[in-house]
Amino acid sequence: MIRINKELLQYITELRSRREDCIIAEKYDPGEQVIGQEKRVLSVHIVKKGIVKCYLTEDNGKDFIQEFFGEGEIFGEIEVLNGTLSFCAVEAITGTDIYRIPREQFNLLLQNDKKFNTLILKALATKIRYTGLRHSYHQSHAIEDNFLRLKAQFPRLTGVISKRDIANYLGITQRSLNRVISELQQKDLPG
Amino acid sequence: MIRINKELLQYITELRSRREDCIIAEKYDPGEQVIGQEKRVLSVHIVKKGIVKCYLTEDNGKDFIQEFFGEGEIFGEIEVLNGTLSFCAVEAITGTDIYRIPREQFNLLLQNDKKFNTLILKALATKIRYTGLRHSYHQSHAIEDNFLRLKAQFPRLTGVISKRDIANYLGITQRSLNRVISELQQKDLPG
DNA sequence: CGCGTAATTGAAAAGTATCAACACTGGTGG
DNA sequence: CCACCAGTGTTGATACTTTTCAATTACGCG
Repeated sequence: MIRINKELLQYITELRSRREDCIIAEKYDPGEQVIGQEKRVLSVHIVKKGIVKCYLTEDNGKDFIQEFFGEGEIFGEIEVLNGTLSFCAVEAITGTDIYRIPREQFNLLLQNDKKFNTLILKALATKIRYTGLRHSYHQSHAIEDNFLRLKAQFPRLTGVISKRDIANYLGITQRSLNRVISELQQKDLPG
Repeated sequence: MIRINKELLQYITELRSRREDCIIAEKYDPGEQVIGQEKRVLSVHIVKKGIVKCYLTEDNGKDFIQEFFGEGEIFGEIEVLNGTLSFCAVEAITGTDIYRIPREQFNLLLQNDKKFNTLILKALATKIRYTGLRHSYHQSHAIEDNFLRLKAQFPRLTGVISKRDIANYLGITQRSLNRVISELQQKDLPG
């Protein structure tokens, strides 16, 4: 669930070594916002190191976490491609290094660099596939299943991500998350 | 919620008038499957006319409908781009006309036709945005809100789409859907 | 008419949220 | 060194929502 894209990160790193001018490196502290919700997005961002969360605050005040992004994951590209305002906010969870590509450069790369173009197409396709599968699983399974699936994908989960974020990722309350966890412990320890 | 993409449809139509060999027209009857789940996908498909549903059968037997596609919407492109098996099945709801582009042709077009490339990038970005917003809204709102939102987006809803499909789209049971509908009628008629 | 599929409904059971109180932690300033 | 604070996590009781199950009705079509 903390997705990564090594191929893209490697290519971006190479690109940067050749053309330092068009890819900017930045650092963010935990809790710092990279992109705000409903803002104009002027750059595409790629995680070099660390973890960020991409989340959305609904009109009723509830937060929903779309995804956790790790190394090589890209964000802001949707908004740059379609010229829309950001529909998610993105915030650093750990200390995070980001590569930023201004949208003009991003568009030029898409036009002139076939490999880059392909990598972006694949990254978009992977995002759709991933979120589609996740959405479907969520709607069709109980909380316990969803939590177990999450833990299977990322065992260190509870060490890195706060309970609140886990609950918001699963679309449930913290109370429900806690109940499921303690029920699982009940099952495990005695058996 | 029945998404369309007129720009893409128009471009595909033009393409076909120039190069009839690489874009194949097909017809599907209601209920007929265009793509099966977990199958190899050898072509990209674009809806010329009609409505299809893109759905996923989970291991517990529950169906979840990812999207309804109308004119100009594309599917199968995720699998062709990433070389994965189909994660959704696609089935005609109405009688449907489809344009089919074999994957070799699709890849050539992506490489050699800048406008096509851009249209696909935008279509992918729109898909991500749309499904992300939907997923978030679903998780954060009550069934009634979700149903009303759906009806606002597509008022003819209940005439075209079966109750079972609506329930599967919303990720709820038919029983719950019926209760919400009758409760809404209770509210409307007396007031 | 008779069949199969889709839609409807009630009652009971299961699941989840809400609310409110309390515990733990690390950092800050007196 | 302690008191305090804010943020995070924990827990129980209760109310509400949704599913499950089963029975029944409505509809389209050969």
